[in-house]
Amino acid sequence: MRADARRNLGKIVEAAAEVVAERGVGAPMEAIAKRAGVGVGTLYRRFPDRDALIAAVGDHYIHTMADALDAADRGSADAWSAIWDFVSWVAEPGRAALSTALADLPDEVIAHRTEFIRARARWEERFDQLVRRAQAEGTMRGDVGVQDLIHLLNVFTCHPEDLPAPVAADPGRYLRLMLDGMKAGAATPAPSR
Amino acid sequence: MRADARRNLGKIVEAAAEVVAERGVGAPMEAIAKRAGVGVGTLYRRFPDRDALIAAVGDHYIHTMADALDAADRGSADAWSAIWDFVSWVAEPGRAALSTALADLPDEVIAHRTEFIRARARWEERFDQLVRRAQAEGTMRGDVGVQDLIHLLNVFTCHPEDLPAPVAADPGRYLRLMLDGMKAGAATPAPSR
DNA sequence: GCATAAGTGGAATCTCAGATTCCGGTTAGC
DNA sequence: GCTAACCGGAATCTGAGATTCCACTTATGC
Repeated sequence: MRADARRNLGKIVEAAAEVVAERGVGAPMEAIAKRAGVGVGTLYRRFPDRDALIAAVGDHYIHTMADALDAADRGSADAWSAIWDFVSWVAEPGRAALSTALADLPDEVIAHRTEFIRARARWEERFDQLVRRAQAEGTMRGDVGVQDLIHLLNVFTCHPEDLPAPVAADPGRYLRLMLDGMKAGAATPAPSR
Repeated sequence: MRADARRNLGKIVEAAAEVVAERGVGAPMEAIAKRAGVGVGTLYRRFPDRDALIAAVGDHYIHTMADALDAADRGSADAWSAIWDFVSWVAEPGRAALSTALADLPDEVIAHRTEFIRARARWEERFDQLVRRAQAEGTMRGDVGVQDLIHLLNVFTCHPEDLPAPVAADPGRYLRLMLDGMKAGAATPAPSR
C-alpha cells in the first residue's frame, strides 16, 4: 500500500468514528468522506461497502471503551467510584454515542466479527464484575445489574438528534441522576424485573 | 359530512395516535391508513397533508396527558406520590411515546396551533407546580426541575425502535430508577445545571 | 527524470421508501 | 333510484443515500 493511501485509511476510520458518534450508525458515507477530506470513491477502495466501514468503527470503539473501563478501575479504590468515573468518562462531550453506536451495530455487520464479539464480551464481563463488587461492598443497590447500566449508557449517549436538546447537551447530568438512583438504599419499592 | 365519513375521521385520528405512539412522528401515512382500515386517499381527503394529521394527533395527546396529570394530582395526598403516579401512568404500555411524540412535533407543525401551544403550556405549568410542591414538602431534591422530568419522560417513552429493547419493554423500571435518584437526599455531589 | 501502477475526487447511476395525486368504482341519504 | 360524497389503492413524484466509474494525479522503483 502506498504511503499516502495508508495515511488516508487512518483519516477515514477516524472520521467515520467521529461522524458515527455524532449521527449514529446510519451516518451517510458522504458525510464521512467529507469529514475525512476525501472523496466517497476512496472509502469504497478501502472498504467493500458501508457495513465493512461501520464494523471497523465498531472495533475502534470497543477497544476505547475497554481501555477506559480499565483505567477507571485502576484509578479508584472502591468499585462504586470506579463505576461513577467510568460513566462520567463516557458522558464527556465527544464521547457520546460511543456506547450507543456499539449497541446499534446491525447484527449482520457484527455476525462474523468474532474478534469484535469477544472484545465486547470481555468488556461486559469486566463491567459486570465491577457492579457485583460494588454491590458486595454495599454501595450499590442489589436489584439492578450491569445490563441496566449499559442500557442507560446507550440511551443517554445516543446520537444528539435523537435526544431532547438539553439532554444531549449534558448527558452526564442525567447519568449521574440515575447513578444516584442506583446507590444502596435508594430503591423505593424495588422495581421488579 | 356523511355519517360514514365522520366515522372514518374518528378511526383515522385514533389510528394515527396509535401508530405515532409506536413508530414516532415520522410514521408513514400508509401505516396509519392500514391501521385505520382505510386507503391513503381517505387520509388526504380529511387532512391537507401529513403535517395536518400529525398536528391533530398532537391535540389528542396533549389533552390525554393533561387529564392524567390532573387525575394523579387529585388521587394523591402528597405531591411526590402524585408525580410518581403520573410518571408510572405514562410508562404504562401503550402510553409510551405519547410524551415523546409531543416533544418531537416539528416546529412547523405546531407554529400556528395556538390552542395546542396553550394546552401544552398549561400542562407544563401544572406539572411544575407539582414539582415545586414536592420540593417544598421536602420529598424531592431541589436541584432538579420539571424540565428534567419532562426530558426524561421523553427519553424513556421514545418510539421503541429508538431504545434498547429491554428499556422499551419496561420504561417504567428506568423511570422509577430516575425518580429514586430525584428523591430528597439522593444527590451525590449535586449535578450543576 | 520518467514510466506506471496505485490512488484519487466526485459526478452519474441506481434504489428505495414514503408523500401525494388521481380516478374508476361505491354508497349514504334524500 | 339518483347523485353528490366517499372510497381504495395503483401510479407518480421526490429526496436521500449507496455504489459505480473513469478521467485525472501522484508516489515509487528504476
